[in-house]
Amino acid sequence: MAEKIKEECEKRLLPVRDALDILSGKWKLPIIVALFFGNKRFKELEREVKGITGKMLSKELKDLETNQLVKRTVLDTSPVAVEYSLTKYGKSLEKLITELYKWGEKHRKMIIGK
Amino acid sequence: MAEKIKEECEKRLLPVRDALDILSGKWKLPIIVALFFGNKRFKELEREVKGITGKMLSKELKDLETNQLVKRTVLDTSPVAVEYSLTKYGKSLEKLITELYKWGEKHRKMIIGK
DNA sequence: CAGTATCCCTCGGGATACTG
DNA sequence: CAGTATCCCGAGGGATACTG
Repeated sequence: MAEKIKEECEKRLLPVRDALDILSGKWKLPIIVALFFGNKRFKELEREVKGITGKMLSKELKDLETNQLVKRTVLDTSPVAVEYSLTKYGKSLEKLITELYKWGEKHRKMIIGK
Repeated sequence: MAEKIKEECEKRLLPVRDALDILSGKWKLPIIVALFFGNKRFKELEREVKGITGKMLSKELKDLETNQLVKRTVLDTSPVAVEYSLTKYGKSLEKLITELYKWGEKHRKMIIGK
């Protein structure tokens, strides 16, 4: 029956690893959080996601687009404007992000409270 | 008022970054998930967290101990046995992990369903 | 068993300059 | 504005051998 537990454990680990793969890296979740506050242009994101470089932002947005979490829309203005928004699928991360936020806040308080 | 949104966004980002810092890397969450299935010895963890090396496991466990998510207990058997368990604080990650699991599962289904 | 010590190498990610 | 192209560095992490 130790075997049973081990199998259960491994089954449980798989989806967690899958999620981690998609959301890995320093910037993906912060970008997504920013987009929860509304659609944004490239430069806006660059300003609001503190510390990110243009190159990283560009690369991460591509990854997120590939995984269908983010949608890229080119507006036919002049000069060109590009708008990034969360897809419905991207928005399905809301609960996860809320939990991440809540836990991070708790942790912060604990550290400061020391 | 665009200012307001921007500030809100930045405030929201901080705790998320904090949480990400603690939980960063390839192995921390998988180790924690494994420990949710019960206290485990070093070798058990090494077997159950597929792909991890001894060195990484050792290092990550130390980090988790430092951040008070995991407790290390030396049992006075011979040869020595060491048991790792989640602290109450570590267990407070349960909801977050559940969301991660649920989302990962959904994502997996979507990919396969294509 | 429960680790530590070394060596090594990939790759995530930063800085800077440039383009349509 | 919305990116690309280069160059470069250090940390994260793997393989292997060794220790109390």
